[in-house]
Amino acid sequence: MAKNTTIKTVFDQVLAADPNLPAKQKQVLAASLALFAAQGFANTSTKQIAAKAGVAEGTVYRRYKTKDDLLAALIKPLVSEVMPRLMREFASQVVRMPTLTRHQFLTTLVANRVDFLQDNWREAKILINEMLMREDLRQQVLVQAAPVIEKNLFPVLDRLKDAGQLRDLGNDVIAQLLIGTILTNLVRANLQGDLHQFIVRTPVLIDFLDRGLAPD
Amino acid sequence: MAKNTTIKTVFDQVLAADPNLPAKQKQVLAASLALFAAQGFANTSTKQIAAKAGVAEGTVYRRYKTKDDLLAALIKPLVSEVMPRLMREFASQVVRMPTLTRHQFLTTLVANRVDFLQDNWREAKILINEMLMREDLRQQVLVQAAPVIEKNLFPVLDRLKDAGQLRDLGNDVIAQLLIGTILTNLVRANLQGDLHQFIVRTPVLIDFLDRGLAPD
DNA sequence: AAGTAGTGAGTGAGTGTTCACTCACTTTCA
DNA sequence: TGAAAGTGAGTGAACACTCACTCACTACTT
Repeated sequence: MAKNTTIKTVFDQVLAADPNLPAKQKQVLAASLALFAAQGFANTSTKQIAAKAGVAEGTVYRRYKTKDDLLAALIKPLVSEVMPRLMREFASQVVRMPTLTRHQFLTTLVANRVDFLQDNWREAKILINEMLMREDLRQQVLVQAAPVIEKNLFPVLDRLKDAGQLRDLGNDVIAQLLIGTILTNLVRANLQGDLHQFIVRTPVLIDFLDRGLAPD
Repeated sequence: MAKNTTIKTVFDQVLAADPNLPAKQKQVLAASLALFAAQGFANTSTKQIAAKAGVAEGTVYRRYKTKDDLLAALIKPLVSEVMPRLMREFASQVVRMPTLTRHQFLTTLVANRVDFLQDNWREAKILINEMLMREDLRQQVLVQAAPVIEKNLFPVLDRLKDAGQLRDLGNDVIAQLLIGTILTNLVRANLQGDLHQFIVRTPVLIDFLDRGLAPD
């Protein structure tokens, strides 16, 4: 359970696997991710990016025509590579269990996702912020994220329903309730900076979901 | 239930009630709220604000030393005046009911807050965005919002607990679960721009909360 | 009542700075 | 040796913010 899969490390792996991208371009992307996560997209200048990447400002613009293009180039692999990989990790964990109870499922899900998001709160903020402000990015992310959830989470939900462990609600509704409950907890913990409370509270979360999703 | 209390109208009332603030300064605040809501704080220039307010750019800076000060001056009454007023509205609605069931409570809460947030999504985005990015603002908002929730929501929760309608969880935990479930639904609906699905889904939300919060 | 001084909101051209972005040029490497 | 990668001084636009000034209005003086 002590996973070291952070967005940053997985992102670095994805970059390293691309042979067509020169080293300095990878440094530009890595520096952008770090700076956007730390101070936000609008508050980061291309000069800062170049400095952090140890590269001239012109290098930033060789591959990406505008600063917006650079953001898009960051978010695309984040959604198309990083997120699916982490989702598959969870799915494979659950699939291995011979008999799956609702409680087992919830425990695995909450533990898995809470840890992950906790480690990647800064990067997740980029997504939240920019999705709120930019219609185009919002569409891009949603279109790419939807099939990932459908492929990895929905089959598990179906399996639970078949076993009589889950109420017969639409899979998208169940996903929303799960994600919402977990995400809210994370957001609250991060806004308050109150990590102790945060950890203590997870059994309560699981219990709440357990009751709310139990069949009649 | 067909409330016309939007943030904008309540905000205008609050401004109108302040006799010490000159008319043009009120125009500056109103224009800022509209522009920040439409395009975000970072993407709005003081020149745009002055133009929209029908005022010289210097006027913007007479009362507010920096653009950040202007944002703070906007958010302060939003949290200290507008939010409490809307909270009290809900509380008084519930208090009037002679016998309060969990289901009644949830129905009132969900209907009340869903309508309100739906009408004020654009303004709410300012808060979400800036709270994510700015530590100081985050603290300011949380410190002011907490007592409002404690005074208006917590007594109702206590009443429900006394009537054996609610599980014996911490009030803050219950509040988190309620707010989280409702907010997630709103966010999802707004991100997808899918209003029909959104309305159809509220009974499911109420049912989920009903089961999750029912005593043993 | 007429003149004078004081006050503070409002003005908008102006300031220095920073920004995203360009391009003529050099370096790297297949 | 040619093409791709990298460079960094340079550019115009846009930015947040300033300041010397006007003007309407009030209050005090004669």
